[in-house]
Amino acid sequence: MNIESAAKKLSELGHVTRLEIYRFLVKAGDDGMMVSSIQEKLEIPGSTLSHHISRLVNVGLITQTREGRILRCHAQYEQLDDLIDFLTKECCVGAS
Amino acid sequence: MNIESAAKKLSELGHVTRLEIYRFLVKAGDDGMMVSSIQEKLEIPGSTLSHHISRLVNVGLITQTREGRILRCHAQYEQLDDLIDFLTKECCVGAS
DNA sequence: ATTATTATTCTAGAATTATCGAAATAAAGT
DNA sequence: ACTTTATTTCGATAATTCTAGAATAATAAT
Repeated sequence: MNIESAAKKLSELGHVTRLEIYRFLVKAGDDGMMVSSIQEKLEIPGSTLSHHISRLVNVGLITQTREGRILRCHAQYEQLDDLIDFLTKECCVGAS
Repeated sequence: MNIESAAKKLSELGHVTRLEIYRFLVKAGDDGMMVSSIQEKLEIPGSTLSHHISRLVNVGLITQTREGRILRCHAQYEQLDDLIDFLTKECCVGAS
């Protein structure tokens, strides 16, 4: 993971609403959650929710799969793992 | 760590310049780095650098210690560990 | 075809953040 | 006291992001 990509992902997670969405999806496991279920939990306008979801999708932290009329969101765990690796790697290599 | 605090920290890390600063400090170990050394590496105006450093300080991700005229910056590793715990905990607890 | 449901895209105003020059502050040396 | 060095604070402008109402799109049911 390069630094630009890492910064983008961190930035998207760095908003309370989006972090809540992401946490819901991490807890939900592979089945993920319907957009409508997320909206029920957060109680925010659909357009606002959609905006935040699309930002998370754009940086690859979550994906969406359509099932008829409903859209299901899924956390992409690997992306988070890569991000954490990026943040922690080479810790203290330059220490005296 | 509560969600507001986690989101703030993630947001501050979600900027390329600040992430670079933070990565330098993680690599540097406990001795940290002087502000002037960071500036040498990044080649940005002092006022801009100071702005970014102070944001990282404000959320507790780094600290500063004065040694006469120079200021030394240090990564606060525990804060990062707490952040990572927050992001990964309860993974898949609601999975079917 | 019409309607209902689910969700996104468009648009715009409000709020926040980024950048950087200039001025100010802090500490040390002359 | 004055100068130099290291760094921050102030102030202004530019750019981005947030929020949410209105309009649109996609799918399914009647």
